[in-house]
This record gives sequence, structure tokens and C-alpha cells, in this order.
Amino acid sequence: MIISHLRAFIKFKGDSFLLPSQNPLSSSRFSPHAALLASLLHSNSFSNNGDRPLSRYQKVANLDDAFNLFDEMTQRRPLPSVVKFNQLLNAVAKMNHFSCSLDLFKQMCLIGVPVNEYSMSIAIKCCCQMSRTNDGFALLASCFRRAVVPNVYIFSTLLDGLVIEDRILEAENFFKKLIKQKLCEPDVVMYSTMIKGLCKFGNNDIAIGLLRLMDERGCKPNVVIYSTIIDSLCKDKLIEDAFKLFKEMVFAKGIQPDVITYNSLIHGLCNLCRWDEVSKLLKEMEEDLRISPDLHTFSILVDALCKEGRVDEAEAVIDIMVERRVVPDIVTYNTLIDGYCLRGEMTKARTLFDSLTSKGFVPNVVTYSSLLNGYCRSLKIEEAMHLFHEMTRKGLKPCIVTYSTMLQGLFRVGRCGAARKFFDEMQAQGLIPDECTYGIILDGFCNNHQVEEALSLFHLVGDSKLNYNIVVYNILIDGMSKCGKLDIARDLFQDLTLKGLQPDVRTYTVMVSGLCGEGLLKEANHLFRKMGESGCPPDGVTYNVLLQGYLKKQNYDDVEMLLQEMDGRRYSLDASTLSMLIDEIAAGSVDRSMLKLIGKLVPKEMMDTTAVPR
DNA sequence: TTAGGGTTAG
Repeated sequence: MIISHLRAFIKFKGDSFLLPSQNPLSSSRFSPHAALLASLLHSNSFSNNGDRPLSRYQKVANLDDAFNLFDEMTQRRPLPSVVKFNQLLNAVAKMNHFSCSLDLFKQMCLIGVPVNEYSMSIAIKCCCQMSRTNDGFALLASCFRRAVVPNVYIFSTLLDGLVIEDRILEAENFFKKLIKQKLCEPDVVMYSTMIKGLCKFGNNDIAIGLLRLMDERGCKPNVVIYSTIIDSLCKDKLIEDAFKLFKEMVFAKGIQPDVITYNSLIHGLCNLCRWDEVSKLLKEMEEDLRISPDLHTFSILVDALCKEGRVDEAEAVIDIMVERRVVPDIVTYNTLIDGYCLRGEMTKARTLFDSLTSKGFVPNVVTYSSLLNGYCRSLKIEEAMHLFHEMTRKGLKPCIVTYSTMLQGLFRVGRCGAARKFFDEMQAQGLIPDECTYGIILDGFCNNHQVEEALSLFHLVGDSKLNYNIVVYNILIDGMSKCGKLDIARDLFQDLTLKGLQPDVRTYTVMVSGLCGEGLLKEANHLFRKMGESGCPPDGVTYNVLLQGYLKKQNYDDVEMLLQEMDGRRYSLDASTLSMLIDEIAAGSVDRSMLKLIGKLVPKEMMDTTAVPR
């Protein structure tokens, strides 16, 4: 449906160029092609800052040009105005060369260019973008020395720096202090920065509160503010709330949504696999509002289709975007490579990877990591190793995700020694293991029967934040009980409550499984019943685990009751529990009268492949 | 005649 809509619209889009109102250059004197060319020419050549052509200080193509120009400027007498220097500084920052831009700023100061609030805000932005917000604050202090009065631009940039570094409490305090001490009156950009920070930390309600407050204080919210909160709600799967805010923005406030607003909503719907609504939204944005989907929109669609395993449709979307002259970028292709890898189609993944260079793209660390992940998932560890070395040879620095992928692959094939080497190398590179890496290593050791290694790492990590994570306990409890170390599993289970961690359904399930494994059915059942009381009711997996425990111990008394409870809660039997039940029925240990009940508990997709005896 | 905010991938 999405594809047919996108395809149908190519024609519509083509026609729309013929509308004279679209572009002042396209009048009836021009042929359609001339109008099209005129419109492209107009949009590509000039309109970076209104209709004014860029100055030579703003359009430097690369770093060399920038440095040469800067040298030339410093030679001139009198020195060029600070405006020209600021333009160059900003051009370098816009190329993401923050460190270089900062160097130029320092040289400006040294040679006595009278830096102003514009120069300061660019320099501070460079610090903040490099996660060096403290240096940004040091520059703020130097404003006073340089007789530059910090303004709302400078303060917003610093506030954003704190948000970038996840220093949310400091950001809130800074924001409050600015208002309280009347250092500046927040404008719509500063509010949006604070709102972004609140959203980043899951405080959607407070963010909405601030939206109301700014309105009351006479600062009108705009599409950026609304889109920020809408996006956050979508990411938290609160799609209905997102649409409520969207409607408020459009109908109550009269603010027009733009392509970014739609991208967030489309992304939110894709994550929930609500494809019909995605199509509806695409149609609405294009046909009603004349907003064309952009590169982001297409990437979101490609990614969502790949994650659903609908790679053919993802390919079709890329074809359509090309037809519609939206040029795919490396993100689009990385997503598709990931899609192939997820389906184990490694030949296709590799072919696409190899064709990227001829398409004019340079594979980046994500491209390599995606393909590595594919090889690791298919247990082709030699190919993965080879690719890993290829990427380092090409000067790409493996990141934490690359290492985690390799570690997972090596553990899967039982190469614990090599995994340990990679882990050491990763740390030697200055990369600090995150929760995900740590989990992979603990899980890897446990699955390879090296529970002592896992435990010693766990103790080495000690009181670090990494160990304040229920996932860590779930891995260890599971690992310990599977290796017959139920006592340690029990200790860990006790330990987590002392630490103030809340067991989740997985924690209980692995513990129930461990107890069942040792034949301690009474204790397993006791824990199972405690789950509901603790506000964490058993899920389908817990029921299957307990059922298997009973069946293995040939304790059939509670089987029917458990099956009935499962039916009441609409849980299903998994393949191995079902097979055990069938065996028991065949052996006459379980009454055939339960067959009807069992039949109700077989998931539909299993019905086609499993023969339940009648 | 120069500066600050929102959307995509492993």
C-alpha cells in the first residue's frame, strides 16, 4: 500500500512542476522542462541565506581553502572586519570541523581581532558539539574580560551543550538561573532546547508543562517545539498522545506541520507496524499539504520494512526514491545491508557492500559493523575477522558496537580466548564497555560454561553503575543455575533486592527454571505464586518453564490447572512444552481429556506444522 | 553584516 502510494505519486509530483505558481521563473513562456530546470537552478545555486549569494568566506569548500583564506586575511592591513572572520569560522564549524574552527577563533584572539558575541557563540558551539561544554563555560567567563555581553544565543548554545552531555539537572538549574537572575529572557529556541533535554530524559509531561508555560509567558511555540515533543512521544510509543499534540498544533494553534513533524509520526507508526496509518499519513502530507517525503522519510520506511523482513519492499522503496530524485545516502544503504543480514542473505549484503564504492559512497563504521553483524549471526566468524581487519586497515576506527558485535560472534562459536583478546584490545583503545558489551561478555562466558570468568568480571566491576542493572542479574542467575550452581543463583537473587533492584519477569522465570532444573518443584511453585503478589505476574514463558518442570518430574497433579490458567490469560504453549505434553499423552501419563484444552493453547503458526493427535 | 533549537542506520 505504501509502495503503491509512493509510486502513484511520482506522476503527480512530475505534474506539479508545471504549476506556474510553484516558482516565479516558471511562467507559461517556459516549456515544462525549462521550468523544471529553472526551479532546480534557482534552488541549488543561491538560496542559502535568502537570495543573497554566499560570500567567499562562507563558501570555502574544504579545510585547506579555509586555512589559506584565513592566512591571507591575517596578512591584510587593515585586518578584515570581524564579520568576515566570523563567516569563515562558521563555515568551518558547519563542515563539522569544530576543533579547527576553535583553533581559528584562538588565532583571531591572538592577532587582536575584536571578537564579538557572534564569534563567541560560534566558538562556544564548537566546544559544546565536541562534548566540551565546560570549555564553553570557560569561554563564557572570558566574555566579560572581552567586554562581550553574553546574549540568548550564547546561553542557548551552552544549554544545548549540557543537554548533549546528558547533564540534565545542570541544564535545568542553568535555565532557571538565567530566568531568575534575569540574565536573559528565554526565546523560542532556548525553550526548545530545554524541552529537548526534558524529552531526552523521558520527562514528556514536564516538557508539555514547559510548552504551556512559555505560551503563558508570551513566547509563542512553533513547529520545532511541537515536533520535538511529538517525536519524543512517538519514541516512547505514546502515539495517541503524539497525534493529540499534532492536532492541537494544527487546529488549535494554526501551526503548519513540516516534513520533520511527519517523519516523526511516520517513524512512530512504523515502530508499531501500523502500516495502514503510515500510508494514510504519506498520502495526507503529499496530497493535502504538498509536503514531499525527503531522504529521512524514505530511510525510515526502508529501515522499518527491513526490520519486518520485507526486504523486497525496502528495495522497491529505494527504487522509487531514486525515480523521485531523492538521492539515497549511506544511511539508506546501511539499513538495507542490515535488512539482508537479518534474513541471513549474506551474498546480497556483500554484493551491495562491494558496490557502494562504485556508487560513490564510502562505507563507514556502521556499514562495516552491519556486515560484521551479519557474518557473526551466520557464524561465519572468519569472514567477520577478515572484514574487521579490513576496516582497521582502511583507517576506520572500530567503535563500541563493532567490538560488541565481534565479541558476540566469537562467543557464539565458542572462541572465548579470542573474545577476551578483543575485549582487552577494545579497552586498550580507550573504549569503555557499555551495558550492552558487558551483557554480551557475561552471557558469552556463561553460555560457554565459564561461569567463574563471568563471576570474577562481575566482582571486578563491583559497585559500578554497570552492575545496577537487572539484565546483568538475569544473565548470571540463568548462567549459574544452568551450570548447577543453584546456591550462587539464589544468593544473586537475594542480593538484588538488597541492592534496591526490582526483579522483572525474566529474573523470576530464570529462577523458576533453575529450581525446576534441580527438581525443587515446591520451591519453584512457591516463587511462581509469589510473582503475582510482587506485582510481576508470570508470562507465557514462565508458565512453559514451570510446566516443563512438572512434566520432567512426572508430577502431573497441577498440569491441568496450569494449562487452564494459561488459557485464561491467552498464553500459548511453546514447541518443546507441546512436544513433551504429546509424548505424555501418548504414554498415557496425561489424560486425553486435556487434548481440547491443549489444542486451544497451540499458536496458529504452529498449527500448520504440528500434528496434535485426535 | 556574521551566531543558537526538532526527524534516519549498526
